[in-house]
Amino acid sequence: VVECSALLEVLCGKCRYQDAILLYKTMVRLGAVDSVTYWKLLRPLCKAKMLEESLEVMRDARTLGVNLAVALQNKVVMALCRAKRLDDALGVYHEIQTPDFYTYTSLVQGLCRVRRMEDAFFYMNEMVSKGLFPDVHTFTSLIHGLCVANRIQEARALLEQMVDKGLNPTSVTFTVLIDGLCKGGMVDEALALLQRMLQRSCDPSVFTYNILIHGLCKAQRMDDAYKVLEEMLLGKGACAPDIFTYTTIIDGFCKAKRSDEAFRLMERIAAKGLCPDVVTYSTVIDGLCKEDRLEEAVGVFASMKDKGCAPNTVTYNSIIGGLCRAGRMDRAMIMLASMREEGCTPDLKTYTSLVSGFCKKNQVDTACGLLVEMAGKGLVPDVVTLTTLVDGLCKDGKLDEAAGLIRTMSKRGCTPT
RNA sequence: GGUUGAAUGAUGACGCAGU
Repeated sequence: VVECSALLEVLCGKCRYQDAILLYKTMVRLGAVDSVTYWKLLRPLCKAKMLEESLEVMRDARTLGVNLAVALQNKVVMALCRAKRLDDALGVYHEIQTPDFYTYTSLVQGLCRVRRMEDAFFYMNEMVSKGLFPDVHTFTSLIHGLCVANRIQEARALLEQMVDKGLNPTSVTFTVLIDGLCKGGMVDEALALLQRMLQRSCDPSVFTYNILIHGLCKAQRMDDAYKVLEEMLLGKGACAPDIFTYTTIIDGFCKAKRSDEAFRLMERIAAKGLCPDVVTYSTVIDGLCKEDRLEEAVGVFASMKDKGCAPNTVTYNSIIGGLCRAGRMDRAMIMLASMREEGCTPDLKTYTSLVSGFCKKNQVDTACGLLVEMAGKGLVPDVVTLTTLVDGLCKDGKLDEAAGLIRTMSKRGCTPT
């Protein structure tokens, strides 16, 4: 048993899991397994995320009456939680005689990750009732889960609760809540939370700032967003902005129709030793297109290529969208061709822009032709694409065809994404 | 007895509301 178990460890160490399992099965047949055997096999299997195999091996242990240590069972619970297989994880949990801190931590965090908040709280209470206390990470998970479920007030209450219990929220804890507050439209509360972090000398990370700036931009509070950027640069919470920071705020200025300020920031990127990437360029290009500054957009498009930054599907979508809105369908189709040449795959958004553009030029037939082309490429039009076409057909007086299309849509269960 | 937590940027149609 001892030698074979050692061999299992060697095989697993060399990633020869199937061989290890074969050996293990032979050992089972010979009745030569003990708890060490399971350590040597199950731990690597979990690490390799071989969940089915792990579960099966665990079942054997049960049948054979070999007792597994809680620590080992926890490995399986953890691996299942990571794979979001919470029901399986709970199944294993129920087999554990004395679940411990790690068992509960894995379960509660896993349940949060799959948004099963009520279950998460149930097991947290279970944990507490056994005298085991959730740590900062678990609280952070719970706060995050509540935020995603739009239960921001409960998330805030939980922060207070953990502070009351003497736990020290980390930058992650605060960041998660700041994000939740922003997404819930409570940007001022988010700003206040940043202040509280600073007061507690909890250092905001670049994530914290980016999330906050993003929230302020979406709330159309560009001046506040800019202030936060300045705070990063020279305030007491000094933290180097990254390309995400700049792209976010550039997008905000573009959407606020303050593209002059966007350009000024664009120039500051290089001075900071950063380099605009494809997202930054796409952001600016989209902004220019939406301000009907098509030629400038095309200019930026050319210069990004000059600088060795390859446009992607989004970049092309922005340009093609701009051309379509401007009714320049000839140029839009040329862009579509070069998009393909450069290895960018047109997606639903590309086609929707084109369909919309052709419809607006009363070329509904061409638009329908694009749908045929899509089908040939295995692209399934969604509700947006089809609504675009329905709109075009209606405005072209082809009501029967539009009605037919709507029937097809509902038959297909075509729903908004 | 351990790998325990979270998070950030760009692109499509119509409609609604407002003008």
